[in-house]
Amino acid sequence: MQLDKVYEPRRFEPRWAQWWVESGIYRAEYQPADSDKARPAFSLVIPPPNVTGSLHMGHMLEHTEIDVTVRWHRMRGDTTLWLPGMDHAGIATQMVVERQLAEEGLDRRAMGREAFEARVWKWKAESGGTIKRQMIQLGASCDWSRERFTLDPGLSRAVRETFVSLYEKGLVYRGEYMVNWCPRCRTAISDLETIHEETAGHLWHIRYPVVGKSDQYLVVATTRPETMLGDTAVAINARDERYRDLHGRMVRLPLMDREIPIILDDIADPEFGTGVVKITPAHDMNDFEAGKRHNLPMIQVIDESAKITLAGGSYAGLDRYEARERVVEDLKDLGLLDSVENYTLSLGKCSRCKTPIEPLVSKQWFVKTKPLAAKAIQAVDEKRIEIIPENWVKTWNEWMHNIRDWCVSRQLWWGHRIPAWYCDACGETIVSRTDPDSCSKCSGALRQDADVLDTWFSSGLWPFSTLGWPDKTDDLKHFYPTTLLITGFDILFFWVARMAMLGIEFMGDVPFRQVYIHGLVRDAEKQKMSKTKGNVIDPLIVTEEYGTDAVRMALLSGAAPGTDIAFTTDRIDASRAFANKIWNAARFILSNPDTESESLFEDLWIRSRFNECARQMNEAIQAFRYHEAAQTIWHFIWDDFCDWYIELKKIRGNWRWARTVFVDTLCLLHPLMPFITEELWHRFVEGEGKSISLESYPQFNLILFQPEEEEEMDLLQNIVRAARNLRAELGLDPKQPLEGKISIGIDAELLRRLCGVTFTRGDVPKTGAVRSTPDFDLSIDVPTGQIEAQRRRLEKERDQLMKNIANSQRQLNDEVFLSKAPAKVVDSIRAKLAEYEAQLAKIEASLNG
RNA sequence: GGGCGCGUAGCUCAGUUGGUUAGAGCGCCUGCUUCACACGCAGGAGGUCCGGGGUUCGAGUCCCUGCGCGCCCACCA
Repeated sequence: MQLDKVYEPRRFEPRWAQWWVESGIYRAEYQPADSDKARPAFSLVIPPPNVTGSLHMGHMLEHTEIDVTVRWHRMRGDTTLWLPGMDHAGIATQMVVERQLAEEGLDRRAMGREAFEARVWKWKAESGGTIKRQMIQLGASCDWSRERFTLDPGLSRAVRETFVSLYEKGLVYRGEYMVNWCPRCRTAISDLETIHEETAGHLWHIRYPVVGKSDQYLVVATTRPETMLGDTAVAINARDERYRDLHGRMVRLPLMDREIPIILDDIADPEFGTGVVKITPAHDMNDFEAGKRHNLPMIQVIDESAKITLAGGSYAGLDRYEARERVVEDLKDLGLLDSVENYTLSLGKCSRCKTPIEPLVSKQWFVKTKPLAAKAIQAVDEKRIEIIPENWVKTWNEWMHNIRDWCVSRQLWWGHRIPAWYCDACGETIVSRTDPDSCSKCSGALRQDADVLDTWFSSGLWPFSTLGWPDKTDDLKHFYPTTLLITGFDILFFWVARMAMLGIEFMGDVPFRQVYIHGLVRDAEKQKMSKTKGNVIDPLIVTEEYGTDAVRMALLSGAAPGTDIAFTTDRIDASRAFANKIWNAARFILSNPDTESESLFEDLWIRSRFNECARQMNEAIQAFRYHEAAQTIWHFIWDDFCDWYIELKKIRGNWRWARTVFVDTLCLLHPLMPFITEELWHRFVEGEGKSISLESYPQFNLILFQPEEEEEMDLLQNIVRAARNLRAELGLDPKQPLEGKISIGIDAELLRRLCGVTFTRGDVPKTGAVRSTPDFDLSIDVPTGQIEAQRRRLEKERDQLMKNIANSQRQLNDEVFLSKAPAKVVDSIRAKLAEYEAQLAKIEASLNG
């Protein structure tokens, strides 16, 4: 079949993408562990993308790195499982659907829980396939027969089992604590879901009159004056001399006309502001703690929608920010506003909707994390979980050691309903694996907890819930612990940490042996890609334009561990050119007859180079050094194979060898560029239903190493380069045949074909167009008028050599160096010096001649 | 307030345990429509490895410090 001159990925990629899925060749089939045919297992679960989302460049990088590794393992003969799936993504998905409803003028509360859930499922059915289609298109070689969704019945059972079991162990509890409340989402969120942003604000200084001491005030500073409505104390530091006489007194809370105590507490920092702090136990995390220490009453003055409650007196019903203005106005009128200064504060916001968090006390479910974290810390310490790059271990430990209990209940409707029931009659709480009919204590009617679990609770079970847990399945036996996890640092705590804790707790073993943390894909200006900045690159669009392989290669070539990737179209251009290069190499090889003859030195040479390339590829992929793998194969194909080997084959046939090496090279490249390699492989290899992805991956083989041929090729290349360089320098017509002399014996015909100079062996003239190297001298016959450029070049070279010689001599005269440096280094300098001197002599002879 | 990372050619970045002439891609310059490929071929220019100090026979690489930039964590009113 005739191949096009330019590689058109669109003509081939969709077909292979589809076939890889339909043929089911990536299904992980294992033999019983005790059978002769049992192979080592390699398993990896996908970081499940949001079911209603679509792929972005970060996914593509992640999936490419995973796919390279997975394909490599598969080709090495491991029983390989890449388990795909999606996450229901509680808040994110619910928000999307709520927004849709809003556009239709609907509200979830009005339509009711069941109808709303049905609506989300409908949306999931519509959009849920997007990611899967995209992944398939990008060549992800996962096992779709094992695809999972966090809300599947099986996974829901795992969630319930985990929750109940944690409850029974006392690791899950319900209680009234201060939580991060998002007034817009109307739900509690975890610490991790709040982001802190530097925000311009004010520090209001307010006078609190001291009871029984007319005209004396305590001035408190606050960034949130509206919370004073709920103040139940002011605090001063016991060491603070200024307020010593006020110990035990009361102040009158302005606006509310309430007497509150002056307490002594370290919460007040004498160095900060006036050294006096107002205490609002119901609306500040610190104050909440202080309130508990001093048994202060807790007055909730802000409600779940961030409006002032009835307890806020005349301010009731106002939004918290309206209330703030009013409070400040009123204080001003009363002459109780001491001063206002500008102040930037770190304001906690909801990571989803950016609404400022309202700390509220509410009844929520928590996971007691300290005991779980301890085991996870230990696992990393003992390298049962290996985190790569290693510097993330520090971050891991830092977070794990300071972990706080995890608020897992969410006031949402989309998610796993908390398996807890309350009996209104007797107050009993029942947490159960199965839905109870009535109260086990008083047979009263039960009411299930209205809340759902944090999305990350179910994701935290992913490595084993997807394999069938809590049942004892064969999949679990074969694939747990999973071998590797490849993910981004942004979900290290959200997800990786939770999996580690829950995996160890419930499986008794780590969920993964290695975690590779990949970098971030940034835009050409190194900015983070984000929808709000509008600099996101849609993988589907670029792959459509350049081909999936080219984009994969572009990503991989920048994927050095521990670094982010600046994604530029230049890089993809280069990768596309690379794909085209391979395509044309294949085209050319195929256009030549598949004849065999005696193997020549270049055949042995290319095998030797290939062998070295294979060694490096294996090492690089093993170590997650994807950029190195990309560079290695790139260099081998373009420079060694195309520029030298094919050029030599043009001169003297034996295309059988070329075919063999090329097909093996396709195997080497396949994990990185699956489409073009699959397509081309089928042009060389017979067999319906076969796939290059099931071939074995080339390994280093000492037998193929050919030092002599490598040396000979080195010499040939140097001669050819020297001659070409000379021609270019002399400004000669590249096509003009030339004559020359060379000091060593070498295949003259080969040289003539490669550089257009017919060399005869013999004495090389000292002057004229001469090139000298330690290994050979050569000259080209040219009219004397054309060698001025050559002379300037020689002078430059001479200067460089003299500098090198001086350097080497200085070192060799240095006794300390001689005594301390390894003999290897000293010898190499001696050898170099000899070379420099010999060359210098030649050059000077030319110049003086 | 803690922690992590970055600063190497015009641009984007490699550089594994310190070893002697620091690499790649893109861009740039010169010459080639050579019968696989102009998404190509050949040749070339371009770097005081952010500044300063130190360890060492030897530092882009290790240590300290300064400057610039980025990120993460944290309940400082």
